[in-house]
Amino acid sequence: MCAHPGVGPWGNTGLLVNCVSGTMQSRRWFGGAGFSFADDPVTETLSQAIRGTGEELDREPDTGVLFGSLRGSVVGLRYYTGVVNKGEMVSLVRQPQNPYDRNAVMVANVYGSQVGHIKRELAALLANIMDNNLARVEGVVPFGVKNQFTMSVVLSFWGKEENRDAVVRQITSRSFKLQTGPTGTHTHADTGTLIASSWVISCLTVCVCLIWERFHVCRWFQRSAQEDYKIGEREAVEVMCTPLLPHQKQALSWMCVCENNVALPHFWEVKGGLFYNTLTHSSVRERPQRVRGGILADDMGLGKTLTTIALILSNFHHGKPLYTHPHPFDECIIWCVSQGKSVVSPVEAASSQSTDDPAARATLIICPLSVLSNWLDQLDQHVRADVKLNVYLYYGSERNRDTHFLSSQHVVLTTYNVLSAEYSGSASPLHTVSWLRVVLDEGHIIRNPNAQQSKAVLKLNTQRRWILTGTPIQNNLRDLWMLVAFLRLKPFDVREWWNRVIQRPVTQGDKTGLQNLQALVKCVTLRRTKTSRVCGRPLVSLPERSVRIEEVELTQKEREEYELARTEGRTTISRYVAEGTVLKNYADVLAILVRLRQFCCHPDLLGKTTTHTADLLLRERLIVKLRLVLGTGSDEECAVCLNSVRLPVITHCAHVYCRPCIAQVIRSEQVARCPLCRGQIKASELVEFPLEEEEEGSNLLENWRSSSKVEALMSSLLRLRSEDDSIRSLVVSQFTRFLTILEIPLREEGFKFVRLDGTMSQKRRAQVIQEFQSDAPGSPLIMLLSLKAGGVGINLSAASRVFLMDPAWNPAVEDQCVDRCHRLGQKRDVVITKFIVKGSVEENMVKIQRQKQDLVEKAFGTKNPGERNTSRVDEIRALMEL
DNA sequence: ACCGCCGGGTGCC
DNA sequence: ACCGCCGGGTGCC
Repeated sequence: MCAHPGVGPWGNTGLLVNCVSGTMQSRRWFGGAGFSFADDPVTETLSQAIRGTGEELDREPDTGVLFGSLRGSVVGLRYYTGVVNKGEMVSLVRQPQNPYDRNAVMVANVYGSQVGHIKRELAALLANIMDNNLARVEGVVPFGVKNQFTMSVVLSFWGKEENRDAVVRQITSRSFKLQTGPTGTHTHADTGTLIASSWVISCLTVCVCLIWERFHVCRWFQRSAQEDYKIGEREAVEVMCTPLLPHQKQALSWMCVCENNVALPHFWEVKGGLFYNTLTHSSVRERPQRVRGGILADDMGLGKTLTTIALILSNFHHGKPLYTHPHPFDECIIWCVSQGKSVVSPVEAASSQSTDDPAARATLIICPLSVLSNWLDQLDQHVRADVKLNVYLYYGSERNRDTHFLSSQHVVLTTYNVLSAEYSGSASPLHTVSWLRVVLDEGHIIRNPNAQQSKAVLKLNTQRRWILTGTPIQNNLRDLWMLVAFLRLKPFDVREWWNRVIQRPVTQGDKTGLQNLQALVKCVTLRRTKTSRVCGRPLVSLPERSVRIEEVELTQKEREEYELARTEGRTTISRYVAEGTVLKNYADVLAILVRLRQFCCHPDLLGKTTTHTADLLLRERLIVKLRLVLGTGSDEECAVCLNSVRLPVITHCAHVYCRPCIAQVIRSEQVARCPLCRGQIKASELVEFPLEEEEEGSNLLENWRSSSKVEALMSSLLRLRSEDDSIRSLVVSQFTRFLTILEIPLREEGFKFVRLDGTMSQKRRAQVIQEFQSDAPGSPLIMLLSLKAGGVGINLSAASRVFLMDPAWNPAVEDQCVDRCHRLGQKRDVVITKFIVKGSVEENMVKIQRQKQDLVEKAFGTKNPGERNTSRVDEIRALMEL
């Protein structure tokens, strides 16, 4: 019987999995830039660190404190088929509806097969702890199965520090002994010290872990990219009218193997008649379902779309190409025979697919709205005109929702929005059709598992799954999970196993964790970069690019104003340094730095509230910060929904979210906390962006004045136009207001220009890009571009000059921006000009940029968190010359 | 289960 | 013997 008052609500399914709790999963934020001057490695890391703690300790008690562990037993083994090996992890699942015992706790192996039950008395204890969310309980089987009746299990308890006492009390009051201290078999105890009780220390520790994780994740992704794939090249079928480049043939061949191959990934071995997974050390009786599909993570511009089209045409059922009838009743079938050697024999392929729905024939392509037209264009352009490929654009209110119609297409194109809209409605046609293949274009869009569109994508019924993305990992490992889950890479599509086998070990710096991750992803990912080589030849050859730095001298008057602001900032920061509160006041420090950087561009950049921020009321200071955040990033992400911030509001702790998103967070909790810093927040204290911006903008233009940097740019542009008026330029700034300021002299000098920034709608962006890329007479020579606008993936190859108006903290962001024109299709050499104000914070930034690689390396050395902390502060001191 | 537990058979040494 | 001890039956929650 259940003698525990306050036992939580039973799940309506009758099962409560201990690692998943409804409330904890429902509100969350993953990755994302949130409030950060996100191009800044310093802030980025710090804000991630802040986010990390909140997240780790709360949303996912995953890396919470280890309270201790105890030995117990699993009984009833003989009734179940689940297999476990020595040292293997098991999950504990509450079974409140069990007719014999309401406290029942089921033990399941990695694949979810039941192994047995926790012995009654122990189950009563666990039920109490799990149902009240006092701790998460993880099981490891130390000796494996010795007989058919019972076996040992080591249970470890993880949770929030504040729950430790309650858990310990529960355990001891039922006369169980909680082992604290090193457990011997596993290194979980380390985590106890990792997340120290002091907020600051844990923040910094997580910070270092994140750098470590990021660095390594990037590294090995690169490495596996360079690897020589033992895959042949496969010719595209004859119906393609565009010849594939060698690396595209290679990708096509790899994709066909992924779809057809019956072999299991190499981390599976056959052992004693069972299938043994070398990553989880677990076995299953039935042959595991192989992932059919994968992640094509090639760099931008290497032709992922083209390769995917080739795949659709070449690999229909049984490894044979898709043949098409020009007319339904035409006897003459255009047979498009693969010219290359087929990787898998049809018989072999057929046997592997025997359980598949043979009627499935359509490929569903899901992409962001902005690239829909690109898919249509490319399908049109690359498929021979006499081939009648049935492509249906499933978009717009008039779309044909008939599932038979959809099933009969070769290709159905739709957007993530349409998909998630249908999913939340009733009887979604897209979820009814049995697809042959689903392709997620820009697949990193689904990295947030809580988003509707991610959930919608998981529920699609398909045989093969593909993810196309140029940026498989955007912020950290967490981003990868959703991709793994979509591919149904067993058993890691279940969060608990991902966390226990991959996420936590890697975050803790465990080498084998990293190797596991590598093995796991390598078997489903193909990634090449522009610098990768095929058979010793570069994938693509690009024109040269060169960078020159142009130093700008401030005028006397500008210098005076700058020095005034600098002195004020130095006073404030040196006070923080003296007090040792630099990191605590980070938002303020950044605000000061941003102001100085803005002065270097133009004195009017910050608007009228430039001085004496200290005297302003809190509300006004927040508005200033909000403006800074939106003005610098210009395409800021909301840490809740991970999309661009809509209806921005700022919390009292100076973090920016969409109003609806943060409002929901506040509503869903009794004591609402800021998702980024865990500070208390209230709906009434959210500060909105005042609508005065427009009027101020015009104010800015009415009393327009120039600045040294404006002059420097204009003279470069004028000189360029007089030398060669066919050369197009990108003028890039982090400050959208600076772009506004630049519009005046450009108009005055009669330059035709367009502007692209984060505030523009997708549709407008596409228009602007098209206009700029067009070679029609009278098309614009210049594009004003905000540094982060548009995200990756836009093609500005019409430009061969880039003017970087202000240095970014992170040179990688600058590179990414330059890559928009230095890419496939660029015919000219690309010249990049960076304007740097002499004797200013910008010069120091450039120095730090140069040291950055070095710094990153150091961060992984033996340095402890404390030292990293001081070096951050040192960096700020260097910037301010303190 | 090469256990623990139960309950019946049994009973000085 | 209203015990102890023995050995067979039995066995998750």
